[in-house]
Amino acid sequence: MTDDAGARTTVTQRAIDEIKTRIAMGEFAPGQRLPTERDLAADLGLSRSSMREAIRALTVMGVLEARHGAGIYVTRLEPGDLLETFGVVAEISRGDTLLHLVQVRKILEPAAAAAAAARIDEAGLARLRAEMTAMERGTTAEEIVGHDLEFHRVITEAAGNPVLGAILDGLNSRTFRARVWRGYREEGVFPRTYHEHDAIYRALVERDPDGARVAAAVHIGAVEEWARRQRGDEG
Amino acid sequence: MTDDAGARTTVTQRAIDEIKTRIAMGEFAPGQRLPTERDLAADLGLSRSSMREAIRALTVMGVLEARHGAGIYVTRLEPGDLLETFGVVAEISRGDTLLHLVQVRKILEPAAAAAAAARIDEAGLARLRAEMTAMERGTTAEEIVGHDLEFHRVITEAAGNPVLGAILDGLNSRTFRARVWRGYREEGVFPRTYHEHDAIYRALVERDPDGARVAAAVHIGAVEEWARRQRGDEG
DNA sequence: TCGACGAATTGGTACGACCTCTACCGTCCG
DNA sequence: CGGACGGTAGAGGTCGTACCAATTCGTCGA
Repeated sequence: MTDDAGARTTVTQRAIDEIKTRIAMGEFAPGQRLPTERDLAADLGLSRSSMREAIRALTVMGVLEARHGAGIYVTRLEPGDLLETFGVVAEISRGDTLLHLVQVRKILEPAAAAAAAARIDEAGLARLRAEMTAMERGTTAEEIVGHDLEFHRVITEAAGNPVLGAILDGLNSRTFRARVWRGYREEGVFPRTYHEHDAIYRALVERDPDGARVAAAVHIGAVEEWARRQRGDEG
Repeated sequence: MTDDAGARTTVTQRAIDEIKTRIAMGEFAPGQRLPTERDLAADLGLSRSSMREAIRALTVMGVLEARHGAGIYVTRLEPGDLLETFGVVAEISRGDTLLHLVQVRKILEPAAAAAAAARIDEAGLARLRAEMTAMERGTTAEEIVGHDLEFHRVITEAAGNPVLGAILDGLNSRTFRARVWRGYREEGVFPRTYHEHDAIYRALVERDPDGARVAAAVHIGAVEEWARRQRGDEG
C-alpha cells in the first residue's frame, strides 16, 4: 500500500498518515511533545485548520493528546488509550452486531478467566469478594451494574494482558449500559448472576484455570441468551 | 453517564458526542444523509470549523463518510467500517503490546477456526486451497504475506461473525504482518507455516471443530513464540 | 428525445483574528 | 534569602470569511 503519490486524497488525510507514520517510525516517541499546530502545519505545507482536523482525528483515536495552552503530546500509546474507541463501536452497534459482540466476549472472557486463575493474588481475590457483596447490597440498577462491571474488570486485569482488558472493557460497557436501561431485576436474573459470579470466584480461589474457563463461559452464555432475546428491539 | 451539561469540555467534543448520541438514538440511521456542515454547525450553535473537526473525527472512526460535493452520510455501521481503527493500534504498538496483540489473536483465531469448521462450504475450501498454492509459488515477501493474510481472512469470514472478522483483520494488518515476516524468512519458517496451514485446512475439510481449533492454536503459537523473541528490539 | 452545458449546492482548504488556558519568570513582600 | 504574587509570552480553542473543487440537477439546444 505505497501511498499513491498525493493522488486523490485530501490534505488532512495525508497529514494524519504522516503523523501516524512518524510515530510508528519512532520519530515521535510516546509522551513526547510535538511541534505547535502552527509549526506542524507549516512543516507539512497546509493550513492550520486542516492540521487541526488531523490532530483532532488522532486525538479521538487515542494517539495524541492536546493540552490547552501547553501543547500537543503523544500518549503513552498503551492499549487502554488506543482501544478507547472500541467502546464507541459497542455503543453505536445495533441488531445482529450486538449479538456478535457478545459472542466475541464469550470467546475472550473465558480465556481471561483462565489466565487470571493462574495469576491473581490475594488482593485481587479480596476485591472480587468486595464487589460481590457490594453488588448484593446495591439498590439502584446503576450501582449494581457498576459493581458487576468492576468484578469483570478485576479479572481481566489479573489476566495480565492490557489489550485483552481494553477490548473486554469496551465490549462490556455496552451490554451493561443496556442492562441499566432494561432494569436488571426483571425475570429474577440477579440471583442467578450472583451464583455465576460465585462459581467464577471459587475457581479462581482454587487456581483452577479450566474451572474458571467453564464458569465464565456459562456466565457469558447466559448473557448471550439475554442478548439474543433482546435483539432487534433496541437502538 | 449523563452529559455534564457543557462543563469543562471543548465545543468540538460536545459536537462529537451529540452526533454520536443522535446516531445511537436512531435519529440518524445507517446510510442516511446528514444536514450540511453549515446547517449542522448552526443547529448545534458552533462554527463550521469546529463542526468540521467533529465530523473528521467521526469519519476516521468509521461512523461518518464525507462525499465531496454530495454531502455527509452515516456509514452502514457494520463492524468492518467501525473497527478499521483497530488496525492502527497494531501499526503503532510496540514492545510488549505486540506480544499482547498476538496473544489475543491466539485466543480468537482458534475459536474462529472451530466455528468455520462447522460452516465453511466447498467454495470456501477451494479458496483456501488456492491461497495455499499461491503462497507456495509467491516470490516476494509482500506477495506471500498477502496470500497468508487472505487465507486467514477466508476462515474468519466463514466463521460467520463480522465483529470477530474485523478484529482479526486489524490484528493481522499489513504493516504488522510485514514486520513479522521480515524476520521470519531468515529462519526458514516458510515450510513449517505451510504445514500448519495445511493442518488447519484438513481439519476444516473434515468438519472437525476441535481439530481446527488445535491446528490454529499451534499456528498462532509459533507466531507468538517469534513475537516473544523479538520483544523489545523494534521501534 | 437526449446529451451537453451551467448554475446551485456542498464538502475541502486557507487565512486571519481573537479568546482562554498554561507555563515560565521576574518582582515584591515577609 | 526565599516563597508567593502577578505579568507575559506562547500554545491550543473558536470563530468568520473567502474561495476552491466536486457533485448534482435542471435547462437549453442539437
